[in-house]
Amino acid sequence: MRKSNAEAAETRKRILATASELFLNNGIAATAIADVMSACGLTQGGFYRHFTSKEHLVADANAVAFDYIVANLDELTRGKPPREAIELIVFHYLRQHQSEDNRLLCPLANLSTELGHADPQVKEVVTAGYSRFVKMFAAHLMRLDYEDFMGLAESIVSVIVGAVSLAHMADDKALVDTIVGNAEHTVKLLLQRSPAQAGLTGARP
Amino acid sequence: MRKSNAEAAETRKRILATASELFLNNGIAATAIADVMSACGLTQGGFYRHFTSKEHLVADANAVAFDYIVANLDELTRGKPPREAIELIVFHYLRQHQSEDNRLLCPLANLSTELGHADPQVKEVVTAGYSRFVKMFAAHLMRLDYEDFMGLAESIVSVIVGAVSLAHMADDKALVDTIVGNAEHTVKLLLQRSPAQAGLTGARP
DNA sequence: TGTACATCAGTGAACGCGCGTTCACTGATGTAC
DNA sequence: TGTACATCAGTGAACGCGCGTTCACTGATGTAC
Repeated sequence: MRKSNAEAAETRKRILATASELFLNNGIAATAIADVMSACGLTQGGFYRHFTSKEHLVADANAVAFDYIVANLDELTRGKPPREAIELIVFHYLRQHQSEDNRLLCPLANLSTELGHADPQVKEVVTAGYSRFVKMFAAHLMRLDYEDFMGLAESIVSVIVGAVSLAHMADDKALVDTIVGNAEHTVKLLLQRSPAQAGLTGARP
Repeated sequence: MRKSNAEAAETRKRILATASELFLNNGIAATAIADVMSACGLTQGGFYRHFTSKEHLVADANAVAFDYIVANLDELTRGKPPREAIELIVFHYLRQHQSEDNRLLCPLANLSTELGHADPQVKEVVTAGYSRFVKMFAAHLMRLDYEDFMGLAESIVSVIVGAVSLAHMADDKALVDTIVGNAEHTVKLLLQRSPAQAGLTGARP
């Protein structure tokens, strides 16, 4: 029953996409290899033809998750003026749990705890993913001539990740809306260029 | 070998404190009942004299964790002027992983993912814990005559929880310092009363 | 206050289940000639 | 281009381990009289 090399490569991609979605939605520990494989229409034994362990799957699936959400946000903002691009990204990031596409979740906000205790290989992927988000914002901020565009970008990422992370713990719909609204307000404040902020910005490390 | 009622109550407290510490530091799924009990100098069989299931332990241990960190922050700021109190809380919250006392960790930042998939009973405890943090900040902000003290308090909690959550994923010491520094800057910005912010504040929901 | 019985905190072993991983096997694909 | 063998994607069962939970048991504590 050997499959062609092309088919095997497709299978690998399918496993990664499925694992990514299940991890993001249900958590890593709660997702068994057998769950992933049967969701792909395969049996669990075949898993080890593609990955050497669950840890490796976790690393690669998270990389895929970052690819997916960043690509989506990039496309969403293509050709848009920078200020609008930033607002669009923030808007959609904060509402990621209301999206129809449940692959559009960010590991930073949805897997933070589990990734905190992961092995170095996985942490590297996560740090790289964080960095991609920061650079995405920084690129737009640079076009708006913000001096401290890296620091600002990092702050924005921190705010939106924190909000989604908190919102995920809340059952209450109203509480979720409040958290999201506050986060949007905070980002607006960060982007404001008052004289006082200019002074503070200059003093930042 | 029956113990007196007083001793049994003490044992229960000891199990809760130990479980709280282990959960916060290693995660809930990674902490087995047997780990908790042996860390208490007991055997696992005795656990069910005090709790009906691990889920109940998780709920009670998280309540204890919130009690502990909130009590600590309250004591830290007792008698201090409100502005200083807020800065002290933010300072210590952001550096919770550098504290000698590793029971001083916040479930919101360290267990977010695992709590996101927990049962309603646990989520209630978490929501109550979030509320306590918000009220702690709101009390100080009210004394400073901020109009929208609840919204501001929620924003501050979101920022510091997000920062600690992100910092926990990073290996890199320098990255952790940057994240913490950014969070402090963002909180300062939130507390700033520029005319523009006054306008925004009035417009908030 | 003392006695007699019931209760129950804690022990240590066992149960049952889920999950990561392994393995022998199948047969289509890849490759060397 | 065709043939012969090696490779290997995928199967399905089994293994082994860890963990939550249960259980019979012990003996000190609680309590009813």
